Amino acid sequence: MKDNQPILEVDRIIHEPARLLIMTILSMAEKADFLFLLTETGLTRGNLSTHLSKLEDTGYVEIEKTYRGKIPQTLCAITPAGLEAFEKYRKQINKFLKR
Amino acid sequence: MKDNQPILEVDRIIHEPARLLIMTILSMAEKADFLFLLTETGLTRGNLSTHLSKLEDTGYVEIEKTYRGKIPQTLCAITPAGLEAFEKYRKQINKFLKR
DNA sequence: ATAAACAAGTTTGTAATACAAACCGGTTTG
DNA sequence: CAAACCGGTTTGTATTACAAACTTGTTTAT
Repeated sequence: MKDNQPILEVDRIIHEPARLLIMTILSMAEKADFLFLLTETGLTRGNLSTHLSKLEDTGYVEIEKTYRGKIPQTLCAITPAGLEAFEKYRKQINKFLKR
Repeated sequence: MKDNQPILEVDRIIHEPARLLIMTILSMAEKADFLFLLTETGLTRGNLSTHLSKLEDTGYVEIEKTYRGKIPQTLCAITPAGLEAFEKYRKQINKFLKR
């Protein structure tokens, strides 16, 4: 018990590897479009789509739909809440894994 | 893609917070019994039991059943494979979260 | 013109889970 | 000897993560 338990309460939204990767990328770029995330993560389109939706539902990512010419484009950006949750997650994990 | 993908391949057996906690404790003690793990992790008996079974099935933990007087006792120890997997996991996550 | 291929995503189906709650075989207590 | 307790295990359920199928629109070929 004691100060072990925090690890049991890590944010599962971020803990999922695919989403951790997405959040990491979005925390560095101000905006990223779907296709960039697609190649950068190596996820399938289906899975990238569902993970982004979940991040959006949670309020960690904001999704803006525009067009690049006639072709649809989905722009993604991390929200302040997302960035905060991401930093908190990193601190928790780092602290736990240090010895 | 590139050197992001390793994070997508983290060992899910260890990545699960409850098991990460169990493995962390077992990596420090040589042996731990069920009740020690129970209080130390704060998990329910049911969940501790199933997580230990999964770790055992994976070959990361060895479980020895004995008696303390007339009362059953379950002793748990990390295996070499388990320790190796645990260290690998830590390295992967640490490396990913740096930067 | 219209069919076939392509682009950019979304939705659906399924199998694998994590957790809680119920259960179980023995032991001690009232 | 019944009830409570110990030390767990098994079962039931709701959530998931992923793959595969689908959708809406655009471009290319015929």
